[in-house]
Amino acid sequence: MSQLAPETSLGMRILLQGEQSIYNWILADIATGKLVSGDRLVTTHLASCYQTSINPVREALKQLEGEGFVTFQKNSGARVASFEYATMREVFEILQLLEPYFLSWYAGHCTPESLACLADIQEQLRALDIRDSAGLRDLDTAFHWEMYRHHYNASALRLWKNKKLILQALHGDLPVCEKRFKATLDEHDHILYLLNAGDDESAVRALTKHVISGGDYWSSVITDQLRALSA
Amino acid sequence: MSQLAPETSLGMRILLQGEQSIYNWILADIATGKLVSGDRLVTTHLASCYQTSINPVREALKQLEGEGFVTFQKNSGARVASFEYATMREVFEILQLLEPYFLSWYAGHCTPESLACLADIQEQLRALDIRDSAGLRDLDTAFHWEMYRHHYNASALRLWKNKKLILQALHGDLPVCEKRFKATLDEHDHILYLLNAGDDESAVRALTKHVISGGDYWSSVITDQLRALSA
DNA sequence: TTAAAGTTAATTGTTGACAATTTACTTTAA
DNA sequence: TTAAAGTAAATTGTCAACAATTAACTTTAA
Repeated sequence: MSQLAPETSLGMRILLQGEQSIYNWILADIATGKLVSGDRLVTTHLASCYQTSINPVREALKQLEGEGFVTFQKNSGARVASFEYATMREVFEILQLLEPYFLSWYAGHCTPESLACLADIQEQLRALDIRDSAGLRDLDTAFHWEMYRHHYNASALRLWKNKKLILQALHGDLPVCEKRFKATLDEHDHILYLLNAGDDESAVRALTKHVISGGDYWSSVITDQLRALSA
Repeated sequence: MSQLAPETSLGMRILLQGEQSIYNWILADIATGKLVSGDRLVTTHLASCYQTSINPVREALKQLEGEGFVTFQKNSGARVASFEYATMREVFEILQLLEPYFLSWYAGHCTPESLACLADIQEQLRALDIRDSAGLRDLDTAFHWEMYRHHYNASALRLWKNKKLILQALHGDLPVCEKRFKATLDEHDHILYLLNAGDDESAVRALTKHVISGGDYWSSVITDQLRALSA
C-alpha cells in the first residue's frame, strides 16, 4: 500500500483525467498496482494517508464500489475487487464488443489531422526501447484513444476507460515480450494503412483481430504466471 | 419524490435483486420514475425519509454516482443523472452489442428446461391484457433474462442490468402501443423457434433485429413525447 | 506442541455537530 | 415595475465521537 499521487504517465492521464481527490488517488493506486486485488482498504489508514477523516474516504470507496473497483463486505470493510483470470477474460470480451463499434464510426468520420496523430503515435512507438513495457502500454492506449475519443457514445467511452483501468490493474508492471511489441506495431500499422485507404470494413476486421490477439497474449501471460506461482 | 420500497414487480426484481437498503430504495425510485432525471437529491430530506442520518445517504448516492444513476456537483449536492434522448440512443447501442453476445453463447448451451421456461413466458405474454404495458415490459425483461442469466460473463451481465434500469427510468410508465406489443410477441416466438430448431446463427440475427426494432420504437415514442412537450 | 477459549485492540458503520457555501427570500435603489 | 444588493434559511461537505462488530493476540487445557 502507498501514499500520494503517482507520476502519472500518458496512458494513466488518458484513463484517469481527474482532479486531485481521494477517489482518484485510490483509483490510481489500484490501476498502477500499488494496491492489488484483495488488499484491505482500511478507512482509518487511508484517512491518515490522505490527511482527511474517514467519511470522505468511505464515500470515495463507495463510488469505487459502484464502478466495480472495490467490494464491501458487511461489517468487514472494503477491499480491492478480486481481479482474477476469469475477470480478465470478461473484460477482454467486453472490449472486443466495444472497440469495433467505436472504430466503425471513426472510420467514417476521421480527419486527416487525426490520422496524422495516429501516425505520430506510431513513430513514437517505433522510437521506443523494446524493453520499455510501460511506454508500449501508454502509446497503445494513446493510439486506441485517438480513434475512439471523438465518438458520440459517452457511456460507452466511460465503460471503455473503466475496463482498460481494470486491465492495467491486472497487468501490473508485467513486461511485454519482444514478439508482442512488434506485433502491436505491425497491427497498428495495418489498421492505419486501411484507414488511410478508406477500406473501413477491413480496418474494423483488422482491429477486431488486434484486440483478440492482445487478449490471447495477456491470457497466456497470466496463465503462465499463475502456474509459476502455484509451483 | 417518494418514500419507501415499491411493490416490486417481476421485471424490477430481476434487475434490482437486493436487500432493503437506502441504496436500493433510491435506485428503485429512479427506475420506477418516482425520481426523475434532474431531480435534486437532498441528503437531509432523504435521511428523514429513510430514517437514518445523512452520511449513509451520501454513501448510497456516491455508489449510485459510480453506477451512473446520480451526478454530483461541487457544493451543490446530488441530482438524478440527466437521462435524455441522446442517453437512450447510447444505452440502446450498448445493448445492441451485449445481447447478441449473450445469445450466441446461450444458443449453444441452452437446456430443454430453459427453452420450456421461455415458452412459458411467451404463454403468459399471450394471456396478457394488451393494454398492460407494465406487464409487457416485465415479461419482456424476464424472457431476455432467461436467455442471458446463465452466461459466464458476470461483468457483462451487471452492465446489462444497469442499462436496462436506465431504460426503465427513461420509459417511466409510458404505454406500449398494440402494434409493438404484437411485434414483441412475434419476435420472441421467432427467436424461440430458431433456438428450438438449433439454427443458432439465425437466432442471433433475429435477436439483433428484435433489439434494434425495440430501440427504434422507443426512440420514436420519446421523440414524439419531446415534440408534444415543446409544443 | 497444538487447538480452543477468552481477552484486548482495532476497525467498522452510524450519529449529531460544525463551518463553508449555496439557495431562497426580502429589501433597496433605478 | 424591474433589477440589484443584501439578509436569512437551508444545504453541503467535513469532522470527531460513539456503540457494535470483527480481527489479533494471549492464555489455558488437551
